[in-house]
Amino acid sequence: MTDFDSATPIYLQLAERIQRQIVRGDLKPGEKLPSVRDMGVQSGVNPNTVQRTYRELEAMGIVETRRGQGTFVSENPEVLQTLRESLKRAEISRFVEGMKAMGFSDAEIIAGLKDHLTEAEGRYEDD
Amino acid sequence: MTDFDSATPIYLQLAERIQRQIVRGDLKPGEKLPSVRDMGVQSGVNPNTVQRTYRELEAMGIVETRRGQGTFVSENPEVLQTLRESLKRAEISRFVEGMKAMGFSDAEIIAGLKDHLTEAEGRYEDD
Amino acid sequence: MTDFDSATPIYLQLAERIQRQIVRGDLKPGEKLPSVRDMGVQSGVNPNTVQRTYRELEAMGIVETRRGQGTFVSENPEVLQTLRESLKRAEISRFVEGMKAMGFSDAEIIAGLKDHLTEAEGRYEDD
Amino acid sequence: MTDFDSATPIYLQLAERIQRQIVRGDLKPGEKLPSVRDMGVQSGVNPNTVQRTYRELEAMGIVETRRGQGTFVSENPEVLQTLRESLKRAEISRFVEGMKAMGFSDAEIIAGLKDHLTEAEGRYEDD
DNA sequence: GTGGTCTAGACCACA
DNA sequence: GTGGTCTAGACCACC
Repeated sequence: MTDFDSATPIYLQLAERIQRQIVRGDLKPGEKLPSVRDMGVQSGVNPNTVQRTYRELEAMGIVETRRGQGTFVSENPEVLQTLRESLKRAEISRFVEGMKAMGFSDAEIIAGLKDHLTEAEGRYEDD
Repeated sequence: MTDFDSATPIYLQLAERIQRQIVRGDLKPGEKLPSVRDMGVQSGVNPNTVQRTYRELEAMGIVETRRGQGTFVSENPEVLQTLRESLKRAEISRFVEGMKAMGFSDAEIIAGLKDHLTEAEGRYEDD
Repeated sequence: MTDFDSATPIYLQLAERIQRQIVRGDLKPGEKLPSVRDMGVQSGVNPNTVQRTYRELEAMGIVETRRGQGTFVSENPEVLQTLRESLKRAEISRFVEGMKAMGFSDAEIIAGLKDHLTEAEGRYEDD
Repeated sequence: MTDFDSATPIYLQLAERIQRQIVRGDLKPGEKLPSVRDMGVQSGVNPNTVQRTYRELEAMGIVETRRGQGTFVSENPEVLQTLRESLKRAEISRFVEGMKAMGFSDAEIIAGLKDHLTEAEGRYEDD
């Protein structure tokens, strides 16, 4: 699950994965993350690297660490809302970039997306 | 660039990469692909694996191999058109799946996409 | 110059020392800091620890790092102004805390300070 | 708590610390100081160094040693009053020196101090 | 147990 | 050269 050959450092990959888990609801506000050691084992990564990830997430306000107790998902609902928006933008941005790189126009992207959603699950009302 | 840990086999990863290059225009109709040996070196992959990739692409009608000459991108415009459509669907499908997994609704996805395209590069006319 | 027994971690001690050098003007805006390796030797500290310091200073906006070139004092005058104010407060806060701990009242502190400044260098106009 | 790398000798550092404890009231007039051995253990310092400290404090009239009984804080109120003043001056002097070294003017120091005291605990009446 | 710091030494990317 | 990442392993502080 972790790409050691990627250009983006492992600690950021891990951070993003955790962010997704939070947005997805797999990690709920107030919930404890695995200890740096456990997460290290799970991810096949050095505990120091996990700690770097947790530190980064804490700097973003997404997570709070309590000495001797562990690292916990922030309970601030605003943070979660912001995170959700941020991930949405990131994902869309990545998608559009990829499509453009393959030569698809804005119109094709939108049309293709609508087709996909319509086929998959019935009606979709346009604005 | 190749993910050895991924669930999808390497030869299919390679195939998809080549398909993108074709759709993108990096590889033009009639153009010769690198030899299996060269492609193997470029991709850090075993030539046998490259061979398997080329065979797969040929079965899809996307490339043609000519004994003693090499492997060439098909010049059949229909094939290319189909490929383009196929990649578009695949990419959109992957994108939507990811967004849904993070809990985004159809409406959010469409709205977010439109916002992105509008912000990024001026006007966008809806259908 | 570095206190290895202090409760505050080395990387923060180093950060504070650098902040003082900047406020003092020993390090001017745009000036290059020593490389992490050099600073490590100078401070008798591991380069990784120096890097942690630089990273922290960068997160505070006090310093900018350019890959392959080095780490430089920010040229943003606002940042410097803020830093100056911040250090002033910190120093005063520490001083007052110490004085209070020794049982001195607000009045004694102010009066003592005024006496000191007056003795040392002539007149001082009160508001 | 003792800085072995400092320029000022350990026995003076210890002396100053004890002086603060007296001014703060942690050590009351007439109270017995720990034996040189105990103080050595507490401070992680050689008993001879503690001996030197006690001798110095006695020379300043701050403590009295009674053969076979131990070392006691002086009960002379004048001595304590002097000590208090002396520590106040020393602390202020150190503070001002530091602020000046960072380029702060007399006016800034006074104003900053008043701000701090006012913010921290309500009203403060000027002279 | 938990996280936090520090080191030594490796390898990479950028220039 | 520069900074950036990662590891392995140590020791500390808090609970």
